[in-house]
Amino acid sequence: MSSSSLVWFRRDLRLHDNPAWVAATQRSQSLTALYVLDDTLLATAGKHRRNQLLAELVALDRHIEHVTGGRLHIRHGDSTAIVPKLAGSFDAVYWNSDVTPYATRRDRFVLDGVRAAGADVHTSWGTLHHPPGSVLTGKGTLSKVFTPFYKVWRRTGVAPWPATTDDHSVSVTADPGQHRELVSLITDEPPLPPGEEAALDRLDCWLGRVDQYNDARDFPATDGTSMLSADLRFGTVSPRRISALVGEASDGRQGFVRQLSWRDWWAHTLLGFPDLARRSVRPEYDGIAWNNDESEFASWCDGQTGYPIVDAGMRQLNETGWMHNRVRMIVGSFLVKDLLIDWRWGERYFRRMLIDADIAQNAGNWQWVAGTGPDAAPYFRIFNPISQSRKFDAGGGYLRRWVPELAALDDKTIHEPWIGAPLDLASAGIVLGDTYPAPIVDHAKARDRTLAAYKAVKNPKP
DNA sequence: TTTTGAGTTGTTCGA
DNA sequence: GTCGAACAACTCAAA
Repeated sequence: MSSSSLVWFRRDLRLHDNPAWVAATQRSQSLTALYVLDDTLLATAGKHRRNQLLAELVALDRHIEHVTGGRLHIRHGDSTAIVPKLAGSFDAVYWNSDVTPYATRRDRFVLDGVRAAGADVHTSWGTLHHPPGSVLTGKGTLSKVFTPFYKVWRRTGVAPWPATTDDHSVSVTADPGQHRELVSLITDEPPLPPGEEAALDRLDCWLGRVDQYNDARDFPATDGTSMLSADLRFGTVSPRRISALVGEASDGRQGFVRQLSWRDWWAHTLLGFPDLARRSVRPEYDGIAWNNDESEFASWCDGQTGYPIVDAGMRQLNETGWMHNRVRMIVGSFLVKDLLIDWRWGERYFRRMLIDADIAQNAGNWQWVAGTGPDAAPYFRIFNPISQSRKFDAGGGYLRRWVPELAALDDKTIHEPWIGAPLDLASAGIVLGDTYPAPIVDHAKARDRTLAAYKAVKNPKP
């Protein structure tokens, strides 16, 4: 029995369903809760995610204080130096593992340092439903196709995590710490109410809508998705708590849990291919002659492409740090297949801007959209931004919300304002190229260009 | 070892 | 307006 333990929080900012926290409370007399604000990670986070993270830490601190009377210790700097240095004062250090190459390297380093300092290390998996590497094909390999993975995932039972720690006899240390510095870094309201209680409220609210998931999920003007992506990113809710409460009693519930398995699938994929964010899983596609036009990329980032559904999505991302899933696919397809810009540019921008940014999910889904990854969309599957807009935002509610300068257009014209008669545009207060951009590419031509570029690397001429 | 069936989310064209 | 085929073969997983 260890008497004093350090629990290092990272992407598991909760006390419920937290294997590292529960293991430490069961085996210790005294606990210290630690978070290390890593400059490398802070520097790559856009404003929304930075504010969300900082607010989550404040909330976790309050929650720990409320439940145990202790505090979250905040340290600012490099984990590989800080954690081993602190470890010398403890018998053991606990944390939940992470699958990204950065975290894997860092944790290996920290583990050596902690052991050298004379403390034990206990790691668990608390951020994924099934730990990466635990769902395998019949031959014991990582599956490269989603559906067989899902079949195994679904029938693989998971040992239940201890739901929470009722054992509050353990003493959790307080800290004079750096909370004031933490609060001073917050520049704006975070996009979502922070903390695990708010996250569990969102989950509870989602349980009232999840039965309609399959019917509602694709329509960005409606409230058809769970809004739990950032909670999964920060670990304010556990994926197993979600699947346990959602269950499989309806098609909507099964469809939603299936999406949770996609999250594990990408983590498995990253485990087998750590370069997921840097190289195409199908190497031939790294030979594509990208157009990579800086000015077109800037228009995409700013939501000024002249395609309303694309601009709506990018503006939602820029203003809130979040984008509806259907629209993520549309803007992703537009960047890669209409602008012929390297998917890595889009991956990097999303990773900076999204509050739910996660290497495995983000890089994996970008490779899916680009058709360069495992089990990806076939390369000739090119979204038509106008048909997608008409199909999934027929009433224009999403467009009017995020591209308000087009709000006065009728439901047909708003998806493609350039077809509007000059008089109609004028009466809606629109001057194309002035109040709203003219389309920066012609979709039909762009489509042909992309088909040719992809074909060229698939069937290279001798 | 060989065979067989399957594979997240689409679009366009022509009958 | 609706429907099916073509898009392009290929890789993977399991029998």
